[in-house]
Amino acid sequence: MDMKTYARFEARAKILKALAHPTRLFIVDELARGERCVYELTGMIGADISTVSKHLTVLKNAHVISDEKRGTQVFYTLTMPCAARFFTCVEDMLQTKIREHLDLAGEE
Amino acid sequence: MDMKTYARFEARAKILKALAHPTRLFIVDELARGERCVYELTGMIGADISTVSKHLTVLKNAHVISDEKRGTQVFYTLTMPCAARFFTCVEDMLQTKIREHLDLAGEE
DNA sequence: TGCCTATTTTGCCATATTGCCAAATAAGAG
DNA sequence: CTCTTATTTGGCAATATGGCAAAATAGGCA
Repeated sequence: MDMKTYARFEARAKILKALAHPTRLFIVDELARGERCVYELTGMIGADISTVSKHLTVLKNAHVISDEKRGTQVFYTLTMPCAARFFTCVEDMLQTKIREHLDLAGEE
Repeated sequence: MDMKTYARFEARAKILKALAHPTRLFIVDELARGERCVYELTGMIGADISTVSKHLTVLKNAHVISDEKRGTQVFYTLTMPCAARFFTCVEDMLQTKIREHLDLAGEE
């Protein structure tokens, strides 16, 4: 695999890695409905606010979301309008997985 | 976030986590063209065969690929036909990212 | 059986991630 | 300037990940 090819897959992997956490997927799903501030998201998630803030930083670094400070609050929005369609894809994959492994219990 | 909701996002996250590595994305991309054995993939990737085998195990555990032993070789195939469409989604996200951050250098 | 080949597993180590707490920072109100 | 609210940062412990190399396993063949 040459450097250029590797770089291409690495760029994709970075986005996926940023999304590959239940809490961060929840955040993206929630932001798909509109902007939210850290405080609101924390209430919905039920973790420490510093933990939520760190997850938001991960998503921001991957340019999946962006922040805007208004007064004392920081509002986050999705920067990728295709995120909704993306979720449909992931759901499709999950459905495939479920269909093909109905006989297997919900392992790992 | 209630347990059921968490479980839903966790299931999605597991698939994304399995995919979130350059080498594993390369494998999925390659398998989209047809089945391949470990030896073939190792040659293309240029890493230790044990490393490639581990990546394949990760993808197999996430049910993204499946294996079939024929003779001394193990052939891997994509179990998720929607993987191609999935990649289109990721590419869309990348394009969005590139468009929205043309002014930023290729940071982090 | 014994040898060869293909693959997987295991051990080890370095590095990264996660989540909580506490401390630090930022902005508005008084 | 001080108090309060909102958020970020630093530190730390537990856990997970990635990669190489050595050992183990499995199949085919003489």
